[in-house]
Amino acid sequence: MNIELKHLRIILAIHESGSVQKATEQLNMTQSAVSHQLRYIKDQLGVDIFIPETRPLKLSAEGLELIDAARRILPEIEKLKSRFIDLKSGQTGRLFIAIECHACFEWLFPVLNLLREHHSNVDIDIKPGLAFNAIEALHNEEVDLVISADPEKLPDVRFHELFTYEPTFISAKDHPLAERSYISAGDFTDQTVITYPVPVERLDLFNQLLIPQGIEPKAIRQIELTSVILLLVGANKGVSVLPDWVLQSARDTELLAQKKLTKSGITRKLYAAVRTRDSEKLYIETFLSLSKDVFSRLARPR
Amino acid sequence: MNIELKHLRIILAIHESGSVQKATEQLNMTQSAVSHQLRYIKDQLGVDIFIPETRPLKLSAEGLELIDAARRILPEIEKLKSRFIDLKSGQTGRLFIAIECHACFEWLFPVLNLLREHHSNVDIDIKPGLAFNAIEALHNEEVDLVISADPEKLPDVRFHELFTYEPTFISAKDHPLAERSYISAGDFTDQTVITYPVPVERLDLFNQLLIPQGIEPKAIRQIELTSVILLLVGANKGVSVLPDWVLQSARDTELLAQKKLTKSGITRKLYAAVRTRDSEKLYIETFLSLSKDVFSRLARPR
DNA sequence: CTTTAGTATGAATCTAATTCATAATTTACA
DNA sequence: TGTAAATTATGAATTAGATTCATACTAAAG
Repeated sequence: MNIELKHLRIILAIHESGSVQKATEQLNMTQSAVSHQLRYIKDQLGVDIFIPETRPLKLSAEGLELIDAARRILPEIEKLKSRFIDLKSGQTGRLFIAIECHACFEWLFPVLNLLREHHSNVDIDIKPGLAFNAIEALHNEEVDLVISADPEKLPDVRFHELFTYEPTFISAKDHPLAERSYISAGDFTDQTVITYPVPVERLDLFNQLLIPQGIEPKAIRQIELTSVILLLVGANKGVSVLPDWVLQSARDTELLAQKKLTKSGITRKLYAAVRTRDSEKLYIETFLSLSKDVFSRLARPR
Repeated sequence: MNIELKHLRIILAIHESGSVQKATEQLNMTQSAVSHQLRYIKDQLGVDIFIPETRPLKLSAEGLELIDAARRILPEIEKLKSRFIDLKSGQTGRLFIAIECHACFEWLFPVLNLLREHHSNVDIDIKPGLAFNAIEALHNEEVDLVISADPEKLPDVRFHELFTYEPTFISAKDHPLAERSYISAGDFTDQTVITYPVPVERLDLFNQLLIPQGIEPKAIRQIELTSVILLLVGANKGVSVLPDWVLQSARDTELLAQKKLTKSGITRKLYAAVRTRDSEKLYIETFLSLSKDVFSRLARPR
């Protein structure tokens, strides 16, 4: 026995319009095509859907059962269709984010809160534990967006530039290095460095400066919270390197000295990596513009 | 955008079996056909259902939405199918009955009560007010079964014989006609006849005897209840003609004389008329056999 | 009883699905 | 890091299915 959605639509149209003749317009079919289909439906179901020898056709008791079913099933299909129209356009969907950059929580949270206001139908979340192989997770569809400072040339992934920042050295104002006009790699050999608790190769200080020059600091101390790092540095328990915008937006920076790294300073860019085919989804675009907004507000010193 | 049940089945089978390859068996399709269909589905929906470049294929977030929909919709279709299998076989359905024979309530009620026990899924009811054009109502599907004593040769209707009965004259034992060995049409000219409240042409006495012979009784008095008719006849308020089995099953017949009509007696048959295509439905067959059972029990004098 | 509106049917045509053969990819395993 | 095995994709040919056209049929209306 074969029942198709088409059949339900035909029966429903005939019932609601009152005759095959009228249903043909609504269905965009010729009278003949409808008639052939009715014959097929009857053969499939094995019962008369219409009372024979009545004109216009009247549904039999069995036919009314079909109407009930059609009225349950067809709206589900329509719902599914409009769901996919929304998914495609980005009216709705899923935005799981992996962040390679630990400090980014600072601006990401407000961005996501704003994004939720704009797109209440999008499932927004940050997926932890993927920082290492974030781009692979993007490819696997474990996540839909990766915050990264290391763009790659990949066929299916597009890196959208978010903003530029400068990893900046900080120490206590009475620290010996606070006298310098800039800080070099060699200056770290006898320093305790306070960092976020992530592998060192993911920290700007290390991957941009120390590792290339083969230098290791005296000690590394890992701290989760930015405010605690600032506190410890201010108390001369060590030095640190943080993005300039973290320092600009933080309170209680009076005790700290800020210095650029190397004579010319280090410049880094943050990117949002998304799958190419998701690029023009509405909520992705909203995410990008909100990120720039929020960042520029954070970075503005108060 | 076009979504077919077939598509939902394909996506579901792939998801549940884990790969296109395995799904092919379950779907009875070749790998190639499935692959072509997947391409079509993707084009229709406008989004990737599977994560590209994975083998075996893995569903994308969008694909999982399809799975959800499939799990809601496909069981509805299956339910509809089995509903129609039941409807066709008569496991379930509707049995609306029209009765042309007023006395038939006597045995019909117990039959329907028994039938409800056997077929709890059948919607059983007696439709009043159709006695006149009952066969037309059968044709229109207003009712599904007609109790009739007048079989016709119709292409789409089958008359199943239920049982034979004899319309029998009754009077009070001290009534003058109680002396006769049988009653003739002419005997009614000076009698008050007590009948059910239906048009006279539908009464055996009239359509079998009086109308053919052009005879009218002195008076007609119409009474709804059989027991009241018996009471009035016993009290010599008139005479009546009732089916033999009504008299055999009735109490309080000691005051009554029963006589056959005409020298040889009149023999009538009751039929259950159903649409030919409903004939082999289970609950119709059960109705027929239950009717015969109940009748034979009623007709057996106590 | 004839007309008319509505439905059914058969053959031809057109459309869409499937198959077959084979290519292209990915994965697993040495 | 190749190489074989497994899996999916593709194009052309085939086949099955749906639709149209022309026309026959039938119930209902006048």
